Amino acid sequence: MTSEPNLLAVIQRQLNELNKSEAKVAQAILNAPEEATRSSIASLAAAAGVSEPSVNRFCKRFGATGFPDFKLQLATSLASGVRYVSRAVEFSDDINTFPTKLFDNAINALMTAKEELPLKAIARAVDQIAQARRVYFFGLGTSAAVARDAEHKFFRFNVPVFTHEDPLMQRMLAASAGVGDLFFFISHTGRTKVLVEAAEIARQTEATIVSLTAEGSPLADKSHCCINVKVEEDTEQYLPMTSRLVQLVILDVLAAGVTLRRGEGFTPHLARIKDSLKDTRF
Amino acid sequence: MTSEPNLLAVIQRQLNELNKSEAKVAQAILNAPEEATRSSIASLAAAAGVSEPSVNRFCKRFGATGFPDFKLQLATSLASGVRYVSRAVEFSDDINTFPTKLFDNAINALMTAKEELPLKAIARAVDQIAQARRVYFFGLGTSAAVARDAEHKFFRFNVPVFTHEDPLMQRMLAASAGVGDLFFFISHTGRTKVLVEAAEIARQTEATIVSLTAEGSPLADKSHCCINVKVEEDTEQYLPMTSRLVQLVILDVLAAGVTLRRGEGFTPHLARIKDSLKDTRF
DNA sequence: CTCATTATGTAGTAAATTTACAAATATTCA
DNA sequence: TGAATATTTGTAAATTTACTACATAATGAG
Repeated sequence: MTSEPNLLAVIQRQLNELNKSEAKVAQAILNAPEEATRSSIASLAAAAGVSEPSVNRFCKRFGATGFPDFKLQLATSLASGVRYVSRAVEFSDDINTFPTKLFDNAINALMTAKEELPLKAIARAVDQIAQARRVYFFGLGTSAAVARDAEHKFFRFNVPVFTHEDPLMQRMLAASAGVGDLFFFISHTGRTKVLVEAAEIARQTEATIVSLTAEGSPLADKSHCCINVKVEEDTEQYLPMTSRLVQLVILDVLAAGVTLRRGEGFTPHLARIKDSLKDTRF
Repeated sequence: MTSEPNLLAVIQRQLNELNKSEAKVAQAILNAPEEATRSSIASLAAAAGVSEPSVNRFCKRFGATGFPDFKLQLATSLASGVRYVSRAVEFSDDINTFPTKLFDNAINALMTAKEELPLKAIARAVDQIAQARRVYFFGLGTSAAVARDAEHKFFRFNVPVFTHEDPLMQRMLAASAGVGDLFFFISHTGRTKVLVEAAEIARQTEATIVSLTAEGSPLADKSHCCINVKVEEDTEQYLPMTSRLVQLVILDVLAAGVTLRRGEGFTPHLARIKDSLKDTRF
């Protein structure tokens, strides 16, 4: 019995895979989650326009032992404070509503990502980074900032780390790669031509290619190891938002993994790096 | 129907004022609260050694309409408390535990930040950014990556945006500032000398200084508007982690705020920018 | 010690949930 | 297409759960 951190998000995500009456139940719950926790199975069934056993089956499908157990999980999940499945900012929003929406969306994205972490790929990537003699983080656009963040994190491991936003530099570095070099590509879509091309070039060398991108994308195909990030970026939204947050936390995870791999004796080294900043502060 | 923030504490407090069988029920619930939320009235009565109506009366005494309602309140109360604990990664952790911990910490940081959003400062910053004729995002170290991310977001508003990681450039740009220039400083501690100095220099011009940093810090003191980010970065952790996530989401909030300010007519402009990327993808 | 008051339990009833099964709908493959 | 099969959905009965009314027991006051 896994207590779901965000049951609503899970329901929302599976909406298309449900059959008709289950979808009706899902919709009814998403429309009024708080009310659902207080309803009887009969009233919820009426609200959804289905029979009572359909509601019951719906509950079991989502891991509950029955309707009361489902209500419990739902209430627990709602109590965490993130009540809403991804909500788009609208022009009718004001200062009291849109900041909360954006935070909720961010939190939701992380919760969702947490539930389906590709642990095997992560473990593999940690292995490969730990063994690398040089690491390149390549991304473009928003992902360039993520790559930059990664650089600020991974240099601590005594491995030379490089970032470049210039596609030509990326190509040339990829071409000149050899054994021990690791190219870490970051891209939400995994379809950016110049980045995929750089990966292609790197692939023809002895270097290792790791990517943080969408499964099945051209970039993923070029990689020895792909860390799949499923984040449904609201396509109507014109500003990139949540996906990079997930990418950043995954990079945190990788960094932590490498730290653990280095072992306890490595801590003084990290401490020294931190201490080096002491005199730069008031 | 007031949803109690901590029902267990309320029960505990009233323990002496209860009569015998009610006290037995209270004790049973306090002993195993989670189990109580999953029990039927019959099993809880058995566990407490009282009759079912006694349990029911107990529930009503604590403001519930009945046993199911009480369980709901109890579950809600239990859920809200537990979640806000950040957990440090330890060397005994393995691939199954530390990724989850890091995600939990990230989620916690965002939830906490969401609770105490400085809305007034945010609204003010949105105002100032919307009016600016030029915006500089300055940060160092990890915050440089955040600044870079901000650049990738705010250029969309038809305002020239600049980022520089070079402290000398930051100083010189600050010195040459004038009316309509906005300097946006990003720093977790707000105590980085060179950054504070750049802010100091900028402050002597007609430019506006906005900072995303700790309240009361030297950097905050130099700012016209300070967006306070309270994130307790685990100081034992040698890798910077959660604070930048909050910074990023706050920058998202600011960007959304400016978008709303620009009005609905601005959407085509954002759409055009997005469309411009079409041909770069497979 | 008796009466009044409060506390607790019993038994019955109503409600809610679940199960078993049948009808309806969709899907597959000749 | 249309029969065969699988899946989905609903009906009705069984079971579990919660509540109410009332009776009995315990407590306390005079």
